[in-house]
Amino acid sequence: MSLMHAILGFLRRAPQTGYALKNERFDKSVAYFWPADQTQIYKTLEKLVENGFATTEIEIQSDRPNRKIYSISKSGKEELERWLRDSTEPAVTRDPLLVQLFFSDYINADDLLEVLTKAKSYHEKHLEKLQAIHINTIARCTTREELGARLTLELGLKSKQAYLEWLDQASDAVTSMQRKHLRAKHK
Amino acid sequence: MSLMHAILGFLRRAPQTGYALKNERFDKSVAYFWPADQTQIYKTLEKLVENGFATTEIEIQSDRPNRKIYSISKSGKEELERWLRDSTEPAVTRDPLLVQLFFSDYINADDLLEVLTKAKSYHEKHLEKLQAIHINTIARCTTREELGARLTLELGLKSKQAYLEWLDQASDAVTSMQRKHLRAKHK
DNA sequence: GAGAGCATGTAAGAGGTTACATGATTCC
DNA sequence: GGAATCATGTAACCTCTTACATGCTCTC
Repeated sequence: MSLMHAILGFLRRAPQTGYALKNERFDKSVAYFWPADQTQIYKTLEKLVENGFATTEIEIQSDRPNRKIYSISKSGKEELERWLRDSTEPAVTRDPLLVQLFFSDYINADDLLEVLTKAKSYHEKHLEKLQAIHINTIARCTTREELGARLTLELGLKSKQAYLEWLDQASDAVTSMQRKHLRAKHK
Repeated sequence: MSLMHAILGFLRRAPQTGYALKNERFDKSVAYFWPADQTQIYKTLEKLVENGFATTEIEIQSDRPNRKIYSISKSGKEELERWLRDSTEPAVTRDPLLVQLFFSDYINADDLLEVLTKAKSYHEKHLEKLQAIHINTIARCTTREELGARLTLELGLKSKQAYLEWLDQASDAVTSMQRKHLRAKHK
């Protein structure tokens, strides 16, 4: 289970709270290939403590809510390293747009083109975000830690670019088939 | 919920059983972008009947188990078309390999290279499968139905190729950083 | 005789999402 | 005065996976 190991990875970097894991770690990096929900993170942290992979201590704060700071344990480090070396869990993608496209013969071509256009603008915005992060990341990349972050980001960029190219191809293919059918009708 | 709509799509093509949906429809096409489990399909079919989107009748067979044949209803067709036009649900990808890579500074470079090599051979096999299907699909593509199938497959091909290129880049980057560190040590 | 194919289903659990509640502080 | 930030958590729900059970037929 990768969420568990992603959390172990972040705890290995530094002890921290569930809140920080969600807002400063997941949402700002791995969310692109492993989105995680707040509830899910808190639940998994409890499980890590149950399994002895992490420990927790409460920090009492006067002006803010108390915090539970989680730290990785020795067996947690072992488990993380084992998983990093051994795991061959396959990737899972679920893309509703492809389902729409697969059955798109039940709507007319113009409606389909609109669906594709909307998808394009959504993915373009996402690409811009990734590019912005990339500019700040690529410059200095001297450590293994930075390399890992850079490479995962670069797959994101590459996939996004491929997806956008494909969206254009798809729109073109739909348009040209539409023309063909119109010509056939007018004969 | 896309599984529901994917099933509606297949039922719209032809009335059929849960068994056929799993083995002849999902596993042979949309599984690449929307994998579906047998249990999940049976459950969703029941839900479709509850919601009035599908009807079912039992076909009694003497030599084989009886079959429940599901058909799409009028309101099911309407719901399918509405969803095909309106849905903007985002894609979700979860890729454990990227989590491994992101935290790969906790294992040594050689172990990481092995992880990347294994991933490469896995994705190469998958690409070959997709290419084999593509050859049989692309030749005749004259209807909207065939176009949808072809385009979804082509995204699969394109993404897979991008992924494989990236895997090579990643291996190269890891190797060259490894060399740099070795040189630094020997000084 | 073993295994694959046909066909349905139950039970249990893991993984993930949505909505809500609390309550102080800081910033606009 | 209202929104955002900090910080944790519960409850309910949806989605998905794993393991198992049944029982007949056909092929190797």
